[in-house]
Amino acid sequence: MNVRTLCLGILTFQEASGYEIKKMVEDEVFSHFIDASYGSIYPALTKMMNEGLVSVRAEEQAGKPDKKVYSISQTGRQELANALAVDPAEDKFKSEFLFQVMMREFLPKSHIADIYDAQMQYLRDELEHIETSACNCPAGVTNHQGMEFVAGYGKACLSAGLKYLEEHKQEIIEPVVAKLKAVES
Amino acid sequence: MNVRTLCLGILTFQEASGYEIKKMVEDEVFSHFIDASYGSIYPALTKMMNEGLVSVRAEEQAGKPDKKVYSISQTGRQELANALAVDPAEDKFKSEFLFQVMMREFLPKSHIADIYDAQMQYLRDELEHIETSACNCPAGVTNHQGMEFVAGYGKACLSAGLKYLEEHKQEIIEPVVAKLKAVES
DNA sequence: TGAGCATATATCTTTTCGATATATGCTTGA
DNA sequence: TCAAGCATATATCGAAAAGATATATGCTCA
Repeated sequence: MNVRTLCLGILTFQEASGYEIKKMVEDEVFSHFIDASYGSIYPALTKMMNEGLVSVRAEEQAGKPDKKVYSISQTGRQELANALAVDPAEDKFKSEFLFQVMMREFLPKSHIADIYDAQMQYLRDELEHIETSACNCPAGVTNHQGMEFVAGYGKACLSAGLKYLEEHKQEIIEPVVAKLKAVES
Repeated sequence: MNVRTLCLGILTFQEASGYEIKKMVEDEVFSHFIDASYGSIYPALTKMMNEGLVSVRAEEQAGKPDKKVYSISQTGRQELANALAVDPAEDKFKSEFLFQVMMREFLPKSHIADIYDAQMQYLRDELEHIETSACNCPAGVTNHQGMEFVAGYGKACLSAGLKYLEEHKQEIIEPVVAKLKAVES
């Protein structure tokens, strides 16, 4: 699935600017399972405009530069349906944290303890983010079953990861702490 | 973290060809939290060769083309240590399956039921893969604490995801099944 | 016996990332 | 008070990476 399809999908919930789409994949529901940069979003929107999949409306704003608000067209909806009618690609999970844990013999002393704590905090923050952002969704959309489902899925995985880190902290951190103490004394 | 660092890290476990490195990030321990394509691995190895971070040895093979076996050099180990001495980037999780669930109003009829079952099977297969591949690690490496830790982490997250899918199958699939039955009758 | 798969290396095109540029208003602390 | 920094907003450039494809060979199995 490419950024085009992602943008079309988001635009079915509400019209939005490139900036707003980026915020959604960064902070809102989509953030748990999607990623896209400005460098891919803006060109995708421009191209789809020329192809008639979306339309633009310039919204004047006091002071700030004009906001280009994109809306999905009927052709765009058809294109989205076509793009979604395929088997989804396999999930991809990338974690530099886990890579560093694997490579911890090559890490500077005490680094592992630092990143381990930071990772637990990161997971706690993400969990809180899902729970507190009452809606976690594009403005105006409430009680969307799909959104609640993916939010719940994210919560389940994040919780499991956090629990695992809590349970295995000793075995990963202790040897380092012991070594540091030995060096100090 | 880039593919260079990834390759250097893998080469600390054992010397390997580009093909073997790809297999490791595809099938073995690394597959749970890392990804890289031939299009990034081969150029990275060639470049690091010219920079003296790795060395190559051509291994003749009956019939098959020569295998280029790469080994990490002392300079390479230093470079790896430097690259690892930074805070790891945030975890990234991409799931087209979850995106399709969010967009399921636009999916062809019955598609959601198909991909839901396929996703559960995929998670079961991944879990079994972690459990059965006795080692799940580069040849010769056993009882590596870091590897057991990341395998356990993967298991914890995958199990949580599978459990969530099992518990919420009804609410996602039922409406579709009901609609299909209504159409048939 | 021939189709397809596994091994093995490599490259090309397209996509995407990450950093940066530009412009402006608002907030906040020295 | 006023400058620094942050949030909003759009856009592009170069580098990195993905994904597809090319090439060559041997093995397996229907």
